[in-house]
Amino acid sequence: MSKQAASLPVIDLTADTPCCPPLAQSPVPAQTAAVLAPAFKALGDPVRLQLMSMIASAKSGEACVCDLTPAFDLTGPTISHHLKTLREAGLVDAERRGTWVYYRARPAILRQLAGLLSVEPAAVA
Amino acid sequence: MSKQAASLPVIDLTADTPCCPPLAQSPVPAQTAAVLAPAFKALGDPVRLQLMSMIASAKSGEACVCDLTPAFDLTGPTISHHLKTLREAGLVDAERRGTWVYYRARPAILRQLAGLLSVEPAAVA
DNA sequence: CGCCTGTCTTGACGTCTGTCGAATCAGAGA
DNA sequence: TCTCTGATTCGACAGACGTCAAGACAGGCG
Repeated sequence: MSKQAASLPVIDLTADTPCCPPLAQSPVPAQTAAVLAPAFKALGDPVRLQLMSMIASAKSGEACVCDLTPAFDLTGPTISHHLKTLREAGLVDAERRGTWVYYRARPAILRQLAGLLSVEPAAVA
Repeated sequence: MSKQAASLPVIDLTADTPCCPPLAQSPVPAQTAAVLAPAFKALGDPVRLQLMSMIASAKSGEACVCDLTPAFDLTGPTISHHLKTLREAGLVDAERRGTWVYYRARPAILRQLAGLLSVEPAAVA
């Protein structure tokens, strides 16, 4: 029985402020779940989880496809497909610079997900 | 996926101490990704994300299936299937007490996931 | 200009996932 | 004991997902 209004998601995943309290504090509304679940699903593949980590932990803040692909026993198109999935989930951002394409992480949505999973009340400060 | 390799001696998802540094700090090894990705995948469905939240935020620490099912427009077997998925991912624990079955969250693995996603606020200018 | 390197897109295939209806199992109560 | 309620399991189906091979596109260099 979701009494959520018919209006579309007002949840801004790019915001730096948490969109919602921790998952263990109050039940997430259906609308919020529908918005955040795809992000978790994008991280639900070992390859994408590693890709996300390699991009997010890159010292320069961005990672080249030419550097990501050889780290796996997968073909180029497959890696590209996974990167597209991460991009469509809003987890990373892509930019073509010359021959190579660079991927950069989006810390904001990562913070949203971490905040949702956090067990300790982070809002107390 | 039901055949979790019995050889994951290194990573203990039930431990309270973080198994690994944040995803944005250093690349996660393949083995760690293989162990944690199923947990993210389990949260990658809106219904399961809500179920997980309803269980984790229950005041008594546990939630009865009879209380979870009517919250969705889904049949009992479907809810049961999702709960099984959460259980096999190690996110919740089930216990039958009399007529009803109660589900309880496992904060440890939730902490693992949150720690992996955590981003230092200072990292953003 | 033409070739070469490097990446993305398309199409296809097998497998997994989400959902339901029907059947089965576990306890409680009369 | 028998029956009734509640939860899971089984069988089946449409749809989505992960993977690859082949082709198309963008940019650099001789």
